[in-house]
Amino acid sequence: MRLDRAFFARRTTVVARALVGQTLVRVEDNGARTAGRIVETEAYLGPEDRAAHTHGYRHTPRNHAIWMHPGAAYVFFTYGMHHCFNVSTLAEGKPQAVLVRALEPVEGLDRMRQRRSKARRDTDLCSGPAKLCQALGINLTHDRLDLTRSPHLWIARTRRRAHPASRIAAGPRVGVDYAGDWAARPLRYCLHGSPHVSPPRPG
DNA sequence: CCTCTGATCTTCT
DNA sequence: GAAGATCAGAGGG
Repeated sequence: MRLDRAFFARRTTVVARALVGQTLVRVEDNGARTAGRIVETEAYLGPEDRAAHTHGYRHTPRNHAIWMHPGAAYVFFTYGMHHCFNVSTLAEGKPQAVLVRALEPVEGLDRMRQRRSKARRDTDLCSGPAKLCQALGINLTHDRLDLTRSPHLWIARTRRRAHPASRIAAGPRVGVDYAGDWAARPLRYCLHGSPHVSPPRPG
Protein backbone atom coordinates (compact mmCIF):
# COMPACT_ATOMS: atom_id res chain seq x y z
CA MET A 1 0.00 0.00 0.00
CA ARG A 2 1.19 3.45 -1.01
CA LEU A 3 2.30 5.97 1.62
CA ASP A 4 -0.25 8.79 1.85
CA ARG A 5 -0.12 12.53 2.45
CA ALA A 6 -0.35 12.14 6.24
CA PHE A 7 2.84 10.09 6.26
CA PHE A 8 4.85 12.92 4.73
CA ALA A 9 3.08 15.73 6.62
CA ARG A 10 5.13 15.27 9.78
CA ARG A 11 8.38 16.60 11.20
CA THR A 12 11.11 16.01 8.62
CA THR A 13 13.35 14.06 10.99
CA VAL A 14 10.43 11.76 11.79
CA VAL A 15 9.68 11.20 8.11
CA ALA A 16 13.35 10.59 7.28
CA ARG A 17 13.61 7.94 9.99
CA ALA A 18 10.25 6.38 9.08
CA LEU A 19 11.20 6.12 5.41
CA VAL A 20 14.01 3.71 6.21
CA GLY A 21 12.58 0.26 5.49
CA GLN A 22 9.87 1.47 3.07
CA THR A 23 9.99 0.56 -0.61
CA LEU A 24 10.55 2.99 -3.47
CA VAL A 25 8.70 1.75 -6.57
CA ARG A 26 9.23 2.88 -10.16
CA VAL A 27 7.06 1.82 -13.11
CA GLU A 28 8.12 2.74 -16.64
CA ASP A 29 5.73 3.50 -19.47
CA ASN A 30 6.24 -0.02 -20.84
CA GLY A 31 5.20 -1.45 -17.48
CA ALA A 32 8.68 -2.49 -16.36
CA ARG A 33 9.03 -2.32 -12.57
CA THR A 34 12.09 -1.60 -10.47
CA ALA A 35 11.97 -1.24 -6.72
CA GLY A 36 14.21 -1.08 -3.69
CA ARG A 37 14.00 -0.94 0.08
CA ILE A 38 15.14 2.42 1.41
CA VAL A 39 18.19 1.90 3.63
CA GLU A 40 19.54 5.46 3.92
CA THR A 41 17.98 8.95 4.08
CA GLU A 42 18.91 12.50 5.07
CA ALA A 43 16.72 15.26 6.51
CA TYR A 44 17.06 18.82 5.17
CA LEU A 45 15.48 21.25 7.57
CA GLY A 46 14.65 24.31 5.49
CA PRO A 47 15.59 28.01 5.72
CA GLU A 48 17.63 27.61 8.92
CA ASP A 49 19.62 24.67 7.55
CA ARG A 50 22.82 25.85 5.90
CA ALA A 51 23.09 22.61 3.93
CA ALA A 52 19.56 22.83 2.48
CA HIS A 53 18.71 24.08 -0.98
CA THR A 54 16.06 26.27 0.68
CA HIS A 55 18.53 27.88 3.06
CA GLY A 56 17.59 31.52 3.63
CA TYR A 57 14.17 30.99 2.02
CA ARG A 58 15.74 30.66 -1.40
CA HIS A 59 12.92 29.77 -3.81
CA THR A 60 13.83 29.11 -7.45
CA PRO A 61 12.36 27.10 -10.33
CA ARG A 62 14.79 24.32 -9.52
CA ASN A 63 13.84 23.83 -5.87
CA HIS A 64 10.15 24.67 -6.18
CA ALA A 65 9.06 21.11 -5.37
CA ILE A 66 10.39 21.48 -1.81
CA TRP A 67 7.82 24.23 -1.26
CA MET A 68 4.94 22.11 -2.55
CA HIS A 69 2.61 19.77 -0.69
CA PRO A 70 4.12 16.94 1.37
CA GLY A 71 4.81 13.91 -0.79
CA ALA A 72 5.94 15.93 -3.81
CA ALA A 73 9.03 14.53 -5.52
CA TYR A 74 12.01 16.88 -5.67
CA VAL A 75 14.49 15.71 -8.31
CA PHE A 76 17.51 17.87 -9.07
CA PHE A 77 20.37 17.64 -11.55
CA THR A 78 23.92 18.31 -10.38
CA TYR A 79 27.59 17.99 -11.31
CA GLY A 80 26.56 18.12 -14.95
CA MET A 81 25.57 14.46 -14.97
CA HIS A 82 23.78 13.25 -11.83
CA HIS A 83 20.23 13.28 -10.45
CA CYS A 84 19.15 13.13 -6.79
CA PHE A 85 15.70 12.18 -5.50
CA ASN A 86 13.96 13.81 -2.50
CA VAL A 87 10.48 13.97 -1.00
CA SER A 88 8.87 17.16 0.27
CA THR A 89 7.73 17.02 3.90
CA LEU A 90 5.92 18.89 6.68
CA ALA A 91 3.45 21.24 4.92
CA GLU A 92 2.93 23.25 1.78
CA GLY A 93 4.97 26.46 2.06
CA LYS A 94 7.29 24.89 4.68
CA PRO A 95 10.31 24.05 2.51
CA GLN A 96 11.77 20.90 4.05
CA ALA A 97 12.62 17.57 2.40
CA VAL A 98 14.18 14.13 2.77
CA LEU A 99 16.93 12.96 0.42
CA VAL A 100 16.86 9.23 -0.38
CA ARG A 101 20.50 8.15 -0.45
CA ALA A 102 20.47 4.37 -0.89
CA LEU A 103 18.29 1.36 -1.64
CA GLU A 104 18.53 -2.37 -1.28
CA PRO A 105 17.43 -3.62 -4.73
CA VAL A 106 14.37 -5.90 -4.48
CA GLU A 107 12.71 -5.92 -7.92
CA GLY A 108 13.87 -5.53 -11.52
CA LEU A 109 17.55 -6.19 -10.83
CA ASP A 110 18.22 -7.08 -14.45
CA ARG A 111 16.93 -3.68 -15.55
CA MET A 112 19.06 -2.00 -12.87
CA ARG A 113 22.18 -3.83 -14.01
CA GLN A 114 21.38 -2.72 -17.55
CA ARG A 115 21.20 0.95 -16.58
CA ARG A 116 24.12 0.69 -14.16
CA SER A 117 26.54 -1.19 -16.39
CA LYS A 118 29.48 0.14 -14.40
CA ALA A 119 28.27 -1.49 -11.18
CA ARG A 120 30.50 -4.47 -10.44
CA ARG A 121 28.44 -5.89 -7.61
CA ASP A 122 24.72 -5.66 -6.84
CA THR A 123 25.59 -3.69 -3.71
CA ASP A 124 26.86 -0.97 -6.08
CA LEU A 125 23.53 -0.67 -7.94
CA CYS A 126 21.78 1.74 -5.55
CA SER A 127 24.39 2.66 -2.89
CA GLY A 128 24.27 6.41 -3.49
CA PRO A 129 21.71 9.12 -4.30
CA ALA A 130 22.68 9.40 -7.98
CA LYS A 131 23.20 5.67 -8.37
CA LEU A 132 19.65 4.85 -7.32
CA CYS A 133 18.24 7.44 -9.71
CA GLN A 134 20.23 5.86 -12.52
CA ALA A 135 19.16 2.34 -11.51
CA LEU A 136 15.48 3.27 -11.37
CA GLY A 137 15.53 5.72 -14.28
CA ILE A 138 14.52 8.72 -12.17
CA ASN A 139 15.16 12.09 -13.86
CA LEU A 140 13.88 15.66 -14.16
CA THR A 141 10.60 14.49 -15.74
CA HIS A 142 9.74 13.21 -12.24
CA ASP A 143 10.38 16.51 -10.48
CA ARG A 144 7.24 17.84 -8.72
CA LEU A 145 5.38 14.55 -9.17
CA ASP A 146 2.85 13.72 -6.45
CA LEU A 147 4.15 10.47 -4.94
CA THR A 148 0.74 9.81 -3.37
CA ARG A 149 -0.88 9.65 -6.84
CA SER A 150 1.67 9.12 -9.62
CA PRO A 151 1.44 5.79 -11.49
CA HIS A 152 5.16 6.04 -12.30
CA LEU A 153 6.70 6.60 -8.89
CA TRP A 154 5.62 6.05 -5.30
CA ILE A 155 6.70 4.67 -1.93
CA ALA A 156 5.05 1.52 -0.66
CA ARG A 157 4.42 0.83 3.02
CA THR A 158 6.58 -2.13 3.94
CA ARG A 159 6.47 -4.32 7.01
CA ARG A 160 9.50 -3.43 9.02
CA ARG A 161 9.49 -6.29 11.51
CA ALA A 162 12.90 -7.31 10.19
CA HIS A 163 14.15 -3.73 10.45
CA PRO A 164 13.03 -2.27 13.80
CA ALA A 165 13.70 1.39 14.50
CA SER A 166 16.35 0.44 17.04
CA ARG A 167 18.49 -0.71 14.14
CA ILE A 168 18.57 2.69 12.48
CA ALA A 169 21.82 4.61 13.03
CA ALA A 170 21.95 8.42 12.86
CA GLY A 171 25.07 10.29 11.78
CA PRO A 172 26.29 13.43 9.99
CA ARG A 173 25.10 14.06 6.44
CA VAL A 174 27.37 13.39 3.47
CA GLY A 175 29.00 16.06 1.30
CA VAL A 176 27.86 19.13 3.24
CA ASP A 177 31.13 20.24 4.84
CA TYR A 178 30.37 23.80 3.73
CA ALA A 179 27.39 23.95 6.12
CA GLY A 180 29.27 25.04 9.23
CA ASP A 181 27.78 23.75 12.49
CA TRP A 182 24.93 22.12 10.55
CA ALA A 183 27.39 19.71 8.94
CA ALA A 184 27.87 17.79 12.17
CA ARG A 185 24.21 17.32 13.04
CA PRO A 186 23.05 13.68 12.98
CA LEU A 187 20.47 14.07 10.20
CA ARG A 188 21.51 11.02 8.19
CA TYR A 189 19.65 7.77 8.91
CA CYS A 190 21.02 4.39 7.92
CA LEU A 191 19.73 0.87 8.29
CA HIS A 192 22.41 -0.47 10.58
CA GLY A 193 24.69 -3.03 9.00
CA SER A 194 23.23 -2.87 5.50
CA PRO A 195 25.81 -3.43 2.75
CA HIS A 196 23.68 -1.23 0.49
CA VAL A 197 24.28 1.98 2.46
CA SER A 198 26.47 4.51 0.62
CA PRO A 199 29.99 5.33 1.75
CA PRO A 200 31.21 6.52 4.15
CA ARG A 201 29.57 3.70 6.10
CA PRO A 202 28.66 4.53 9.69
CA GLY A 203 30.24 2.53 12.47
C1' DC B 1 39.50 0.32 3.41
C1' DC B 2 41.08 5.14 2.29
C1' DT B 3 42.38 9.57 -0.40
C1' DC B 4 42.71 12.12 -4.55
C1' DT B 5 41.20 13.63 -9.11
C1' DG B 6 38.70 14.37 -13.51
C1' DA B 7 34.33 14.37 -15.66
C1' DT B 8 30.56 17.58 -17.11
C1' DC B 9 26.95 21.31 -17.46
C1' DT B 10 22.86 23.35 -15.21
C1' DT B 11 21.78 26.77 -12.03
C1' DC B 12 22.15 30.92 -9.86
C1' DT B 13 25.04 35.13 -8.84
C1' DG C 1 31.91 33.01 -13.66
C1' DA C 2 31.73 29.57 -9.93
C1' DA C 3 29.86 26.02 -7.45
C1' DG C 4 27.77 21.77 -6.77
C1' DA C 5 23.16 17.07 -1.26
C1' DT C 6 28.25 12.74 -6.94
C1' DC C 7 30.65 8.90 -9.11
C1' DA C 8 34.30 5.95 -10.96
C1' DG C 9 38.90 4.87 -11.38
C1' DA C 10 43.63 4.97 -9.87
C1' DG C 11 46.93 4.46 -6.40
C1' DG C 12 48.45 3.44 -1.59
C1' DG C 13 48.00 0.78 3.09
